[in-house]
Amino acid sequence: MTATDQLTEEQEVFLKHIQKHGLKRTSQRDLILDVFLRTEEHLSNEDLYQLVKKEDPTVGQTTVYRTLKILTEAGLAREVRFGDGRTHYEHNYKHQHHDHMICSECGKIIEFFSAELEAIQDQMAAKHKFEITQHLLRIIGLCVDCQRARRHSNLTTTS
Amino acid sequence: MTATDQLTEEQEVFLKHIQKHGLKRTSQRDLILDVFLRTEEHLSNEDLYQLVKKEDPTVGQTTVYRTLKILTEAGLAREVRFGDGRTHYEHNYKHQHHDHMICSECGKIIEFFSAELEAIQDQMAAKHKFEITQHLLRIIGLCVDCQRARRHSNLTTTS
DNA sequence: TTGATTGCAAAGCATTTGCATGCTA
DNA sequence: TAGCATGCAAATGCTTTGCAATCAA
Repeated sequence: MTATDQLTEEQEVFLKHIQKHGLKRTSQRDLILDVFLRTEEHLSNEDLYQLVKKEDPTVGQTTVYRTLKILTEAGLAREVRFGDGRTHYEHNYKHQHHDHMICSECGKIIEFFSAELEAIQDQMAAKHKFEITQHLLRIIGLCVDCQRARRHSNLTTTS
Repeated sequence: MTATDQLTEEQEVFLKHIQKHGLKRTSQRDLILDVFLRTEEHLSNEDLYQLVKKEDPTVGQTTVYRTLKILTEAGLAREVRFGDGRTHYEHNYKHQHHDHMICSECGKIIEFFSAELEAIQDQMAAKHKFEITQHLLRIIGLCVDCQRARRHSNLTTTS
């Protein structure tokens, strides 16, 4: 990729951030951003590292850690913690804020958004004169499929 | 504490859980529960360990870890993660569910509850046919005091 | 008596850091 | 050329596990 290539909006955001903070553009960072943008999932560091390694085996895991931090600071990625002990990252640029329902059985993640929910949070914050920077809502339970599976296994084991 | 002592409700819940699961009552577990119940805070394992150690220096940290897990299973404690890397525990028995606002500056934690918030979450779950087990809402930002402090420092540094 | 419990030390994991080498601007 | 970036290995911090000794039921 040269300077005359057409850059996506995300890449421009990245470059601006790089320049603004006196950082340097490197092939590793370009690649990591590229793979991240191509993957519409909640990637953990390890996940992204594995994907990047396929395209360039010389990239180190530390660099992925460091680059994800930069992407987060640049507003391109958002950290999400699902309670499995590691940090996941999702796209954050021009992506509407949303929350997650996590199935404790199969791990499926359902994204949802509710303007009402956001509004009430703002009200609650105002009530306590609290200035919101960010918020995190995580609903844990069983998805439809796993409810069905559970019902089925109950029927077969109790009959 | 002997079997004829008056037990608090929490202690009864604990004993029932112990018995139901073929576990054993020990002085360490009694002490840890006792200290936990006496402390109305969001204790980390380390916090509780330090408090327990004051009353019985022979208790090991591992036992605190293991006992907090049991208390959680018994419904007496609830795990809360504030994003500082460690797990905190709060009272969960006959305590109304609530959520947290966390000040990123001073670490202060404001507990709050909103029935509307709960209701909307239920609606969203129903919409996706999702069966809620638990949920977690964490609002991060600045508390009044830290907003004030920040305004003040802005005034003094820019004047 | 028997199997659960304890405390210690060691192991696990995700993440961070020190450092010599390499590369961007 | 200056200094940021990289990748490795080592370190960190929280939590879990293996194990021999101990204790409750």
